[in-house]
This record gives sequence, structure tokens and C-alpha cells, in this order.
Amino acid sequence: MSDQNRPPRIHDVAKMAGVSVATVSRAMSNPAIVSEATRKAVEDAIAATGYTLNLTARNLRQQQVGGVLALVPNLANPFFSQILAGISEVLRQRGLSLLVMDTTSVADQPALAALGPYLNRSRSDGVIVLDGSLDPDLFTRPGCPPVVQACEWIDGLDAPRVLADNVEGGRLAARHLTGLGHRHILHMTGPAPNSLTASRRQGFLQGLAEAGLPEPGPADSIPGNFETRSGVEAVPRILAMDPRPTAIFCDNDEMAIGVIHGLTMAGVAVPRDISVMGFDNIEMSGFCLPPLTTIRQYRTRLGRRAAELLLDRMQGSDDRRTVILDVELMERASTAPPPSGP
Amino acid sequence: MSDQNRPPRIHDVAKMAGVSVATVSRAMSNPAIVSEATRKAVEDAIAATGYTLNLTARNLRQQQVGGVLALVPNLANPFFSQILAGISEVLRQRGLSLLVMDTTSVADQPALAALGPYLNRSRSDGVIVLDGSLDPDLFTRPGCPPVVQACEWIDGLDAPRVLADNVEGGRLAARHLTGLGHRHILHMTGPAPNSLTASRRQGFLQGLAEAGLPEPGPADSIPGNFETRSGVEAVPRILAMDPRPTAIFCDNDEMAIGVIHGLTMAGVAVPRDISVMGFDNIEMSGFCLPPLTTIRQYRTRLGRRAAELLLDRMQGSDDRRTVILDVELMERASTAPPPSGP
DNA sequence: CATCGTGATGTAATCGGTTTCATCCACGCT
DNA sequence: AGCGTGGATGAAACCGATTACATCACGATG
Repeated sequence: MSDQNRPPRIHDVAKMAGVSVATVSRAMSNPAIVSEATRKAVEDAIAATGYTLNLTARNLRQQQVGGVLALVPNLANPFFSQILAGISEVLRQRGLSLLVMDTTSVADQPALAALGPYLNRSRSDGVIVLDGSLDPDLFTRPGCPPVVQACEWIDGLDAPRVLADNVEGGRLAARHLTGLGHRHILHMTGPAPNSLTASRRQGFLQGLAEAGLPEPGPADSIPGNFETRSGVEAVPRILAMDPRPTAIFCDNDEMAIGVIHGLTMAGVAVPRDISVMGFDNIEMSGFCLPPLTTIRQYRTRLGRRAAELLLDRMQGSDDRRTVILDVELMERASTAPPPSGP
Repeated sequence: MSDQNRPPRIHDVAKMAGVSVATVSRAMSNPAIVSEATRKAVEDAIAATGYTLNLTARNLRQQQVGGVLALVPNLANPFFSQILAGISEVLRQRGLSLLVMDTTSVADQPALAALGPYLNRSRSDGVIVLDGSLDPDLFTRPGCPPVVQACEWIDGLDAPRVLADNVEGGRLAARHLTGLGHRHILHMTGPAPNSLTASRRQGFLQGLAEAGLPEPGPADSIPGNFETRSGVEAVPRILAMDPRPTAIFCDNDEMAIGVIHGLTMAGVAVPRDISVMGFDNIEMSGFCLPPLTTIRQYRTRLGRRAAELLLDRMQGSDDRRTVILDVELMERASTAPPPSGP
């Protein structure tokens, strides 16, 4: 015995099958071009030795990594993990690995120093960016693998985008609330530079205009940061407003749940006194109290689509199209007509 | 120019610096053993060429992959993504990649066929298993990299474990509810074969016994599957019980939120009529209504610890110890003394 | 019968680093 | 002067696959 218990290599399989290593390689990757008898012999030898391919060796020779990197703003946020699930599904079918990196964990460091080394063809074959706050220049440096943007996007980055129809979502929200009779609606937005914030706002304003409402002033919106806590913390300011809004449209469900929490704690009933709606339709929004009216986006589908687009690009496609996915109004119990008169 | 715009290789750096490739390699990986002047020359040449290391080549030579695989039962579940965040943090510091694989996406296929190829030294340098429902034999096959179990665990798998103190958590829950005066407490458990289910139940029973309550019968527990919906669906059965329990301890927060949702929809007030508590302290539990009393476990810390243990094992440590992390009672508003008499 | 094409296979180069081993040189000691 | 020592470096083997190219056998074709 010379093998010392080392894992078998293609050489060992070849010896046992009585063929060359090249033939073994061919029998595995392109069975059609070897003879029936040889293929059988190789298969038997593989089974007998318990051989498994060394992916690193194949990847080196084929000048690839065998994995795709997802840059996620916050891994602890369920919103993103469901997109990841979609990405993972598509990649697995193609035998590619999913690498994930949490960009918040490096937010304190300069992005180039922290992320730069990862945006390299030797680290991944492609990148899916879910964080719209990154510097576009990161992705245009030489050696950066193909990039696709999903969910959020980066201004000035010329790479395919897969997005929910955020503008339409904002419009649907405005239409729903105005349809219920609301005339004074507060918009709790995401952080100002965020790409989602801008387009949801745009659709929302458009929807208000379509309903014949006057253009709202700056006092009719309040900024948040997409986290639940920021919704809670906005409540004192909301209650201090005069006149008090009869409805609040939040740019995501977490903030909406925070707002409802804060209002309820302050003795304001939702939706009796104030209606609240969110955006995203996270799992919890169907179960919180009251169940949240919101705009649904299809996250798993979004992840799948992004992965597919990336695979295309990795195969040389130069398609820079933006894919927009439908959204849908989920009408639940957190919205109702405004209280009738004082 | 001969380089045709190809990315520079170590050879190009060596030529520019006027040294051999071996020296460049040494200057990068072990600067102490090259002379000051040489190091400087190499650094300059690297900067001038824009050279970046080809990790695949290094990994091939060093017989490693440079990545760790996390097997997650459900990527879309925020509970796990926060553990991932902790794992990711530790790995990044060591320059390792985090690979993730969603085990639910292959749940329909035989585990060995679907997961087997991934549990191989050529796919990862180590594995962190977060799914307690997998077959232990998957991880004892030859060629499987070192394994650490986190959060859940697999009976019969002799690998280090990093767990929250689930038994103590169950005890704390029982003590809290009995301390409020509850005598008839329903336990909504996780799925029967799950490792968490068993130990939380054990602690819970222990806590009841310490409070001097009789051993509960099978009618005093009801099985769920850790998903919110199963909590909602349990409610009709709960309301049909006679006598009706005055408190419900759920094995996780999602189910507790589902139960509260169902009870509230049925007109039963929480905690006035029935107290409900959960386990895990997910983000949302502080914001749902009423805010959920629960047992806190430190998920980021758990992920970090698991990653550290895995790194030890990868370096040859044979430490098979189980690490138990503290839990803590988070007293919020979903529990109260039982209603006083009929 | 000579030639050519084709299918199956082997030989060896190749991917881009790391690491062993040998070499060389300067220096200190006897 | 001779010799050993150790630091710095280079040449070449090596990691384990893929694949370009060469070879060979065999059957078809003119």
C-alpha cells in the first residue's frame, strides 16, 4: 500500500480502471466522448476507490472559483436572507457555491480596504450586490468579476438590476390610503440616500397627485432607517403634529411595526385613530397585531432572477437590462377609513 | 507588451522587482525572512503591477479551500441569519470565506445524494451544522472536513457543540409562570425529534416540579413546528381545552406570536385571559403586541463561538467539548398573573 | 490497395502559486 | 587561512485536475 490513507486522486482511478487520467477526466465531465466499456470501467473504479474530484484543482485549471459572492447589508435582517434563499437555489443547480459577506460588519472601515480584496476574480466568479450604499467605483476596478444588483441599487453603477417595482408600490400605497378617504398622510421614509427611499417616495407622490391631493410639504414626511426602532422613536414626533395625520405609510414593514408599537403604547389605536401601512410583506406582517396592510414583493423570486442574470453575465452576456418585478397590495387590518370628524 | 491585458501573475511581479517568484511569495506570506530592500522592491512591484494573489492556486498547493460551509435549515429564518452574522465575523478576520447552504432546499431529495458532495474537503475546510435533523452518518464519511454543531445538534454525532442553555431556559420559563401564580400551563413544543424540543421540555418539567406542581400529562403539551403558522393553528385546540390553560409556554417566539395572533383574533386577551411566553428573543418579540416575555439567547455570540471552535478543530485540536451559553429571562408584557377565579 | 476521416485514447503542457532543497555569500571563530 | 554558521535567495518540484495535441486502429472511399 502506498496510498497512506490519502484521499484517492484521479491518478489512482486511472490506474485501477486501466486507462489514462485524461480518459477518467473525460468520462466524468463529458461521458459521451468515451466508449461505453471505458465509461463503465471508470465508474466502477470511482466507486471502488471512493474518489471525489478536487474542485480546487479543476477551478485553477479552468480559471474560475466556483462560487458567487453576495454582498448583504445586514445578514441578521430576514428581508435579505429570503433573497439569499432564492439565489442559493439557482446556484446550487449549477454546482456553484454561495459565498456571503455582511457589509455592515465592515462598515467602520474604508470600503475599499475591507471589500476590495473580495471583489476579485480569484475570490468569486460573480457578485450580487444587495447593498445600495456602496461606492460604485468598487465594482469598476480591474479584476472585479461580473456584478448584478438586486433589490437595492447603486447610482452610477452600470450593471444589471433586479428590482421590485418600488414606484408602483408607492403608488399602490397612496391609492389605497386615499381610497379609504385619507387626506393627510404621513410618509415615513428610509434613509435619504437609499435607492429604495427615492423610488417609493416618487410613486407615493404620484399616487397622491392622481388622487387630486396637493403636493405634500416637507413636514409630511419623516425619515427613518428601515429599522423597527426608528419607527418606535418617530412616534412622539408624530403625535406632536398638528394637525395629526390620519394615516402613515412606512417604507418598510419593520418601521411600520415599530410605529404601531409606539402608537399603541401611547394609547392611540390602529387603525381606529391612525392607519398604518408598510412595504415588503415580511413574514411577520401577517401575524402582528393588527395584521399589517403592506406592499408585497417577491423576495425569493427576486433572488432567483438576480442569480440567473448573473450566470448570464458570467457567460459573457452583455445584457445590462433592468428587470422589474411586480408588487401587490396586501390589504390587512392596519388600515381603515379615517376617524369621522373631530 | 506581452501581457495582453491579462491580470498580472507572481511571475510579472518577480520580473519587475528583479527577484525570483519564490522571493515574491515569501515577501508576501512571511515578510520577516526577506531582506528589507527586497521587501520594499517587491511591495513597489506589486503596487506598480496591481497584482493580486490567485487564491485558487494557493489553496491548491496548500491543500485547503479557504472557506467554511454553514448548513442552515432555513435561510429565510431570521433566527439563523443572526448566527451566520457571528460566524461571518470570525471567519472574515481569518481571511476565510463563508459558504452557506440551505438544507430545506434539498429536503425533498435523499440527504446523502444532495449534501454528500458538499461534505468534502475539496468543498470546504470545515462545516458548521445548524440543522439538527440531518443524518449523523453524513459527517462521518471519509473525506468530510471537521464539523461543529451550533444551536441544534444531532444525536450520535461526536463533534463539538455550541448551544444555548436550553434546559435552563425551560426552567426559567416554568419558574416565571409558576411565580406569577399559574398552575395550569400548556407547553407548545417544537417538532418531536428536534434536539431543542427535548431539552427545553426537560428544563420546563424540572421547573414545574421545583414549583411543586404535579407532573403534567400528555394533554398539557401540544406539538408545533417552530413556524408562526403552527402557533395560529394550535389556537382552536387550545380554546377547546377544558379546563383551559391560564398560560402557554412556546418553544420559540414565532409560535408564541402565532398563538397570540390566534387568541387575539378569537377575542381572548393576552395576557389578561391567557399569558403567553416564547423562547429565543428574536428582534420582533420586543415590538409585537403585547411585547413578548421570552428567554433570550445570544445568537451572534453563539455563531462566533462556533466559528472559533471550528477553527481550533481545523488546526488539529481534538477538543470535543460542548459549550453552553447562558440564557436570560426577558420579562415583557405578554405574561401576567392568571385571571382571578371564574 | 492507398488514403483519408473519425472515434477513442494517451502524453504532456498547463493553471499560479508554495515550499523543499541547494547555493551562495558574509561573517566570526580558532 | 580555514572552516563552520546562518541569512537570503533561486531553481525546480509540487498541488490535482483539464485539455491541446499526437497517436493509433479501423472502416469507408476512390
